[in-house]
Amino acid sequence: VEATVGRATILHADLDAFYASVEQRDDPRLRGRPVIVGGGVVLACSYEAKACGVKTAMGGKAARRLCPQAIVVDPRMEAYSAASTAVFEVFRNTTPLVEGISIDEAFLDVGGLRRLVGTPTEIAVRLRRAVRAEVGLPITVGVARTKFLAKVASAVGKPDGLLVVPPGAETAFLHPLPIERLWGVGPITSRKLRDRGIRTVGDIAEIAEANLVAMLGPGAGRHLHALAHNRDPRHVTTNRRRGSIGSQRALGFSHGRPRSAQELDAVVVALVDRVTRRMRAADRLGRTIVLRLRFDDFARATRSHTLSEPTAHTSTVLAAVRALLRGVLPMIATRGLTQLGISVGDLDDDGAVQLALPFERAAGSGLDAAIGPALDVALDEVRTRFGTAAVTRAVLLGRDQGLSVPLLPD
DNA sequence: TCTGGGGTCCTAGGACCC
DNA sequence: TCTGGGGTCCTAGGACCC
Repeated sequence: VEATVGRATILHADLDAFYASVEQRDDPRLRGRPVIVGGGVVLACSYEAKACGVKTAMGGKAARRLCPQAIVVDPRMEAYSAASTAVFEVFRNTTPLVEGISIDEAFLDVGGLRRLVGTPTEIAVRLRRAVRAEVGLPITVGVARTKFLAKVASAVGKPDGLLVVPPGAETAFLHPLPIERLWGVGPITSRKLRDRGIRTVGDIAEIAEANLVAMLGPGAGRHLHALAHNRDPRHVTTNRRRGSIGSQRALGFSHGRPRSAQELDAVVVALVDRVTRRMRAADRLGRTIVLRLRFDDFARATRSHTLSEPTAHTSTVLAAVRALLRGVLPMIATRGLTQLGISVGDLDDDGAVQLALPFERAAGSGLDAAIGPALDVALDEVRTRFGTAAVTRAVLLGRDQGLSVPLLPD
């Protein structure tokens, strides 16, 4: 552990203008031209469109006004998923320590790879080349000692860049940056701080933690204090699982016309169906059902209910959502409704129990020889704990590689 | 800028438990 | 009749991220 302290070994790899880059890759006519993905709101835009002032999440009308020559294309989610899978392949071929953050970015810890394949910078150079060659997409990589710094570095290095922050240069890099570069400073926090004349990360670093806590609350205050002082102890972790699965739908403005009960129920049925399908496909069960509303004035409200037992059954979830919906019908009638969503949280694995058992491998002996006895021990342990009849299926899980090998038939 | 769809984490109060 | 100190779980809302 000592040996890794003080070395910049964390990579933050972030695809540039991801959806728009996939569109430009797949349609040569779009290359070099401003591209906007998504009509209603901008889901992504190419750097040519960004040059006109177009930004992600901007309204479509405003975007077309800023950039009339832009080509607007409908999103093709399957193409983006496939591209993401291919890019994550490249990541995992680089190091098993990959932590996905979203469809288009991940942290990679390459600390253990120095002797084998080179310095983090060399690895980052090769990674960028490989993504370009194998998937055909531009990617920016930030390299630093902590996750947070690596993330800031990739943001500053964009587009199609590589930015390394050596340990000795961290504060000089960090402190002049505007506060909005900090992970966790959004519009609200930004305003609160700017109203007090705080503009740069360095300004935050000069404020006592207690004062930041007084301004922003204990969570955000301590968090920003730590980041501004370049403290971020988080490790790169694999196998992070989702805590909730949800779906929502925009309905358009109701313009005072009340939505009929059948209309709302049809939306709810479709949402529940989608979500429970996805849960079953992922072998996940959930207990907390959340109904999310957005009104004509774009204010939000949520209502939730926690079931006694986790489930992924369509009818159980639907009944809970319908009960929640009945409680808010008066609100919807007076305030109008533009968006309706549900999500199911508190996700569990579908009845699965994981055991992590260490095993030893004698010098000179093969992996198979060591694993066999270890598996017998694991199965015995599961059977004594839960009863032989309760165990209907068992799989061997590889910790880092997503390996999943059946040990018992269903 | 007038608005998509998917998430995460934090806060705060109330009910309840020992 | 008054009252510690520790905790969990649930609900609702807010801020933020991509």
